[in-house]
Amino acid sequence: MIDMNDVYEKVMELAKRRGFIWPTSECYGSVAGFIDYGPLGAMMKRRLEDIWRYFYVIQEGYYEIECPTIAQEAVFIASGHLKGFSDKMCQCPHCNEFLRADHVAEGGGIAGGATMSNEELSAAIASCKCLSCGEVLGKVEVFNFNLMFKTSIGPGSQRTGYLRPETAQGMFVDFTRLLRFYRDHLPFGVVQIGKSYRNEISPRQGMIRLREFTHAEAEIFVHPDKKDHPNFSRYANYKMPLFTAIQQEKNEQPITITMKEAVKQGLIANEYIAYYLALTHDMLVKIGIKTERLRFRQHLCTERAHYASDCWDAEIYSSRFGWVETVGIADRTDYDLTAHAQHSGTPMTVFIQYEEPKKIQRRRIIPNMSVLGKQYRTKAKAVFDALSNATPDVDGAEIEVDGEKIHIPINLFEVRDEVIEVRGEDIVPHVIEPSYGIDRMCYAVLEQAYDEDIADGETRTVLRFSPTIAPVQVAVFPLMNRDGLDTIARDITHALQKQRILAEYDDSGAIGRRYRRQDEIGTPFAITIDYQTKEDHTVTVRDRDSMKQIRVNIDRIPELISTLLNGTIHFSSL
RNA sequence: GCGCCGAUAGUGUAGUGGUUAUCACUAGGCGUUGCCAACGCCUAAACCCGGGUUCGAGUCCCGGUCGGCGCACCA
Repeated sequence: MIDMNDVYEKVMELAKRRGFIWPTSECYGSVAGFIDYGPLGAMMKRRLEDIWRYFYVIQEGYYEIECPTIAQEAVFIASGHLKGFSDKMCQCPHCNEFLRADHVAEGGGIAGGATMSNEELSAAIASCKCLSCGEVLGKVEVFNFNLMFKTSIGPGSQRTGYLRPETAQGMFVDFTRLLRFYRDHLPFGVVQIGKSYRNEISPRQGMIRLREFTHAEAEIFVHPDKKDHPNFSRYANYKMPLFTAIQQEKNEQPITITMKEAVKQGLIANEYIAYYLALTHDMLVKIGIKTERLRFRQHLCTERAHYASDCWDAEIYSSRFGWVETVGIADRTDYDLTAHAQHSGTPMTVFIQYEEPKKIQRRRIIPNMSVLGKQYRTKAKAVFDALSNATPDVDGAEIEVDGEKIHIPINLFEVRDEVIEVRGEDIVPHVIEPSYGIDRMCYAVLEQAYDEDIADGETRTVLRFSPTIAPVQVAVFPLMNRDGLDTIARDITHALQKQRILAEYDDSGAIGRRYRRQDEIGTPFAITIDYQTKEDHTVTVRDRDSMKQIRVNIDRIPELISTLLNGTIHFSSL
């Protein structure tokens, strides 16, 4: 066992040295909040994303789209990011500390600071004390600090653009196109994997809080009254630890319970949320997260966004950082579509046909346009409108236009009682949003894979990656770099590559050193060609974790390695 | 952003203001080696950046950058 306290240092040192993660533009001194994925890191991240794609695109059938990382200002005005994603801040002139201006106001007994204008707030807090050093602030400037990166589109800064703080907005604004693509019916889902940007005040904790990060989000558009997932049975009996709001408030431990039961008891708002909680658990286990380091925490009402009706975080336990929020699963209701419909003027609704057309009794008042039009001329439109809402008696109708009471005789309009058929209604779908921080998943995978054991009296460093995400999938070694062993090894390498397997050939140095090198980067299997190979056409396959070997006929190698990699069979069963 | 601490080959490190900057591992080459970091020979490789003090700075001072911790901030 290894001392878990310094795993972070050890795994980051290894990650840097072996080409998983590097500080960005290191020769110019790096920039906090940005990282480079090296050759092995990029490969591993790609495999992780592909597992994500397997779940959402293949299994769920939600197609992936790709929107720009820069969007025009209007998008973020509508989404609320321009307002809501910024804080009013000020700087204490005495200690230079940056402070939330509304927090300062609150500390001075002034409520509602967040809704004041900057000038008002500046005046309000002049008499307040600095929350850091306690001095009276005096006259300070209040300014907005927005977490979005701002840029200009085109020459002359004609148009303001922002780097997206989430991929979600691109999918919302494409709603009408998507609806058409999915042939006008609910539910449907769409996903996007890409970079998102947040100008964090203080990025720290390595890969945990980045200014540019990879976001994998799914937006599932559902009928507001039908939040039962059509494939709920897949995860209905799935059990996992839920840290509900109730448990958190009562200081209790998470409870392990099936999804079906959790929905039934009202702990989870609906089947959709429950389904994606379970799917997320399923996926995180597949990429190698240990179940005991996984829990799902429900947001308390106080921390939930005002529009979300239920929200959960998948949290992964890090020996360095504690419970880290890695995935957020929220029911965003109709907030986003309503906002974009309002601001853009494009209706974002779905026409839902009733099973049976509804017959509705309706009274229509049809004015005699030719007479009334001539009579009221410019007022005619207002008269028509007022008349259609009037309740006429036998003499006619009394209406009021611009404060003037008007009597319209019965012969100038017709009252028609009719039964009309309504075949359906326009509804604004609700959005279920699972949102994944890919970089945090990468870190969790690295941290949890890191291990040291003792082999032949020496410490062996090994990344115990799941075979599904290991960057290098198999290593091929000729025992000796001569006598034709190298040729056989190269042939096997090529045969593996033909099967789309990333195989690395290595003939340098002692065989033990080669095994260790691959152990350190988490390569799950190694094939060694020895002198017996020349006699009976067999090679050895070595398992990274147990260091055990079996002999296999060369012809079986590509297929065997494929099945070992995709988890169909385990080495221990061979 | 504030405060404290730190930064030396790819990695980890030693280094009283004074020769050519220490050591180990790693990496590359050659030899050796018949299954787990073996061995021999050889090679490559570093004082974060910018100022200042000094005859002389890896070392002292100031500023910056990056990293760690605490505070603050933060889906």
